[in-house]
Amino acid sequence: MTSTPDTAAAADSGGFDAHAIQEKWQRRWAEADPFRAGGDDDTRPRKYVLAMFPYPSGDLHMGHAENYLYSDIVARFWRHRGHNVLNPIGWDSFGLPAENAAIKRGADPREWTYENIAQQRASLHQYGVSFDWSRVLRTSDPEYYRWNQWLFQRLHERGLAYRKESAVNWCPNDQTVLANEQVVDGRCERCGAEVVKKKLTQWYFRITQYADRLLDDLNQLEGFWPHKVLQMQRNWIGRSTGADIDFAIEGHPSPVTVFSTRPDTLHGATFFVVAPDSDLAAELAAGASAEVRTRFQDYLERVQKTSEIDRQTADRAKTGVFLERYAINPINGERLPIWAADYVLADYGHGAVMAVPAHDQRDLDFARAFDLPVRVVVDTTAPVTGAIPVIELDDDGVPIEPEGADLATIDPASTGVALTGEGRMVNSGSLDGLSKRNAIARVIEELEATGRGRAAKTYRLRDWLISRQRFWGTPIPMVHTDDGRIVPVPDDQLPVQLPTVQGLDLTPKGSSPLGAATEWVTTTDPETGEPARRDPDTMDTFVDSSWYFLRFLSPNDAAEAFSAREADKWGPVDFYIGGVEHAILHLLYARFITKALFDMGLVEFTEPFSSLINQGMVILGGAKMSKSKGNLVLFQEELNLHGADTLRVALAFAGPVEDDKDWDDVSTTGAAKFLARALRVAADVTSAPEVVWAEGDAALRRVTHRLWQDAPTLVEQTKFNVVVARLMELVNATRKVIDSGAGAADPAVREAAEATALILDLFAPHTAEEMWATLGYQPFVGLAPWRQPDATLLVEESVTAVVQIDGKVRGTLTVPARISSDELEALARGDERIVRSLAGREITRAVVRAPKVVSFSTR
RNA sequence: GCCGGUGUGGCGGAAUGGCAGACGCGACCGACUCAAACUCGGUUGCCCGCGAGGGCGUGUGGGUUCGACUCCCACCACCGGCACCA
Repeated sequence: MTSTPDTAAAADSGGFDAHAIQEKWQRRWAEADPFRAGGDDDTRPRKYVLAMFPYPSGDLHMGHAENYLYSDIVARFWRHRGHNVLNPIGWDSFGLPAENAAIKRGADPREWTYENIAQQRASLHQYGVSFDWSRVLRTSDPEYYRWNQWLFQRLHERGLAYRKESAVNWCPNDQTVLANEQVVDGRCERCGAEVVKKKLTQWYFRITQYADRLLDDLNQLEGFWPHKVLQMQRNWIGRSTGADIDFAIEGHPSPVTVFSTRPDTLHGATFFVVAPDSDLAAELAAGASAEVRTRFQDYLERVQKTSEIDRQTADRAKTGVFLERYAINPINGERLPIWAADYVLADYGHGAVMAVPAHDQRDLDFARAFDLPVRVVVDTTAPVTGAIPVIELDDDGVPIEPEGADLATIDPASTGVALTGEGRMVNSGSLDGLSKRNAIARVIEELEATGRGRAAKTYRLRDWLISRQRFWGTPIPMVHTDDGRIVPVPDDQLPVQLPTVQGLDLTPKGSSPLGAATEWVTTTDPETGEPARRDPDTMDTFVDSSWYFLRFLSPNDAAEAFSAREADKWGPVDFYIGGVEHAILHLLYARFITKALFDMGLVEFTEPFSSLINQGMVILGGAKMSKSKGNLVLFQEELNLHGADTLRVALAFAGPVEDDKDWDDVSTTGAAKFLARALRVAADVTSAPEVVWAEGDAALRRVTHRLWQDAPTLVEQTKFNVVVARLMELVNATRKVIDSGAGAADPAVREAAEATALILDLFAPHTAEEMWATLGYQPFVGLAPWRQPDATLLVEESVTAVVQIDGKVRGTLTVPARISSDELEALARGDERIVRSLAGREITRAVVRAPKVVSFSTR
C-alpha cells in the first residue's frame, strides 16, 4: 500500500482512522445542527460563552487553535450540565492588513478579506468547534457597520463623540493617526514605526468621562478577571488625587491652574514650570523680551525635534529656559520664576506645575541644574503619629541609629535626593506641625476659602481618538457643509456605505483615500439640502469590536443594533477568552461602550464580560512564532496531519490555560495513543446498554465516580489539563479491569466507558461521538447530560494513614475509613516499624487526625 | 524607579496545611516480530546500599505549625505592565 497523507495520519493516530471518524461526525453535525442556541421556548438556564473573534489575516494560527478549543470545552461543558449555550463566531474583518494586501495586489480589500474568512471558516469546521453557525457576522458587512454608525450618532448626541484639534500620534508608515492605546514604547503597535506628533483635528470618543467608573468597577471584576489585566487597566487609567491650584501670573490677565498630588508642599514651591509645547508657554514667551522670545523659540524647536522615544528616556539631563515671567504663590504671595522645560508634559494635568524641589525628584534635578532655591517644608525625620518607625538592625542585631536623624544631613540641595516620605510640616505657616494627610486637607480648605484652589483628580487616560485616514473601515457618518457646520447623517440614511475601490488610490498619503472618491464625498446637508462633503475618515476598528458581543444576540436584525430583550437574557458574557494583548485596548473600549449603552438605557449591565481568561501563547523553541522568523507551526497543516481530536487533546493536555505552550512540548503522539485506547475500551465493552449500575468492579466504579465528582469543578476552574489526565487514569483503570480483572462484561466497564465518552466530548468530540455510538446510543453525546456521582462510592472503605515522627513519615497503616482517633493512635504506637523508628525515645506529644495522619513528637 | 506575576524530576506539568512528583513525553528493560514500526507489560527525583533500609529534596535564608510546594517575613533570579504623569 502506498503511503498517502491519510494513512500516515492513521498511523500517527494509533491505528484508527481519525479522519474518517472526524468527517463522519462533522457531516452529521452539519445535518442536524445540534449546537444552535435555544430560543424563547428553551427553558434551560443560559450561558454565553465567547472567544475573541478572529481577524481574517491569512490562515488561522496555533493561537486560534487554543482560543477556540478552550471556549469550545466550556461551551460543551455547559450543554452537558443542562444549559442553553450561546457560542457564536464572527470576523473582525475591517483593518489595515486587508488594505495593505489590496494595495500590493491592486485589488479590492473585500476580495482578500472574504477569501480569508472562507478559509478560516473551513478550518474551524474541520476543528469540530460547536459554534452556532447561524449567527456568523462580519464587521465589514454594511449590515454590521451600519450599527457602528448608529452607535457613533448616539455617542455624538450625548457629547461623547466630538471633534478637536490636538497633537496626535501619527504613524508615518501607515500614514494614519493612532489612539494612545495603540502606541507601544513610542512605536506603532501594528508596524513598529516610530510615532511622531502631529497637530490635527480629529474625532474622539470621550472615554475620560467614564474614567472613574472604568476604574472603580474593576473592583467588582476582582477574582473573575486575571489580576494582571485589572492591574494593567488601573495603571492605564492612572488616577491621581490632589488639588488644582490657581496661580496669578504677573502681566497675564487670567490665573493659571496647576495640578498637584502634594498641595501640602505649596509653601516649598520655589519656581514654576510650563510645558514648552503648550499654548501657555507660547503666550508667556510672547509677552517677554525679544531675547527671551528667541531663546524660547530655539528651545521649542529643539524639543519638537526630539522623538517621543528619546523624550521618554529616563535620566535625561534637565533642560529648559527662563521666560523672565513670574507666578504668584496663592498661599504666601511669593514671586516664582517661570521656566519652560520639557520634563513637564503639555497633555497631562494642565501642562504646568508648581515646582517643589525639596520634595520632588524631578523638580530637584531641575533646580540643581539651574541653581534654583530648595526649601524644605516637610521634616521627614520627625515622627508621624500612626506611622510605624522602622528600626534597622546591623549584622549583630544592634539597632542602627537612623542616619539623617538630623535634618541638615539630608538636605536635598546637597544630597540631591528629594524628601518624598512622610513627615511633619515646617516653614509652612498655618500648616506647621501637621502630617502630610492633614496638611493636604488643611491647604485645600484654605485655598477653597479664597477661591484659589480645590480638590481635584487627574488621569493618565486620554480620550479615544477614533478617526483613521484609511479606506477599509466604517465611514464616519457626518457631513461638512460649505459654511463649516458638521451635520450627522440621520439614522434612516444609514449605512453610509463604502464606495467601490474602482479608480481609487489606496496608497497611504496622509489623508483618507475616500477624499478622492469625488462622487461619494459629494453630498448634501441632510437638514438643508445645501451642498456638503462627507467626512472622509473611517473609524478605528476597535469601535467594531467594542460591541460585537451584543450583535451576536440578534445578528440578522435589520431594525436595530441589538435586541435589548436578548441582551437582558444573554448578557453579560459569562465566559470570555482571548489573548492578553487586548488587556487594555479592546477590553477597555468594550467596557466603556457598555457603560455608555447602559446610560442610554439599552443594556441592563455595566460590565460586558463577567469572567475573563487569558490563554497563553503557543510558542516554538522558546520563541514567539512569526512569519519573519520562519518558525511557524501552521494550524491547517497540523489539523491535516493529526486530525482535530488529537490536536485538541494535545493542546488541552499541554499545560494550564494561562501558560505559554512550547509546541516542542505538545505531545500529539501521546494524545493520539490515548484516543486510540479510549476507542478500544468502548469497542471491548460486551454488556448491553441497559445495565444495572450498582454492580460491578468496585475499585473501577470509584475511579469513575470520583471523576464525576471532580470534573465539573475542574472544568469551572479551567484546569483542562487535569481533566484530561483524569480521563487517562479512567481509561487505564478500565483497561486493567478488562484485561486482568472482572473482564469486558463487567457493568463497571460499561459505566466507565460511558463516562469517558461523556467527558471526553469536551476535548475530542468526534472520538466521543464514535464511542457513544459504539456503546449503543443515539447521537449526540454532545447533548447528553452528565451523571451525578454516587456518594457512597466517594468514601473509601479503607484508607492509608500516615505516621510521622518529628515531622518525618516513618510508616503507613491501612485502616478503616471510619477509624476513631484513639484506635488509630493505638495502632500507630503498636506498629512494629514505628516502634523500631522510635528506638526507645519517649513520645512527648501525639496529634491524630483520623483517618489520615498520626504525628508523634519526641522532644 | 513604581506596580504585578512566576520559580517543583531530563521535559510539560499534578498536589482542600497531611505519603511531593498524579497524568503524559522522553529514556531504559522485557513481550510480540525474521526484523522494524505499532501495540502491550515493567522501571524511572537525586545520593549511599547487593538488599532490607537510610539520607537529601519544591529558587535562597528565616519564621509560624505536631506537620509547609502550600501560610508569614526578607532576599535572589526570570517574565510582564507603567514610567520625567506633577
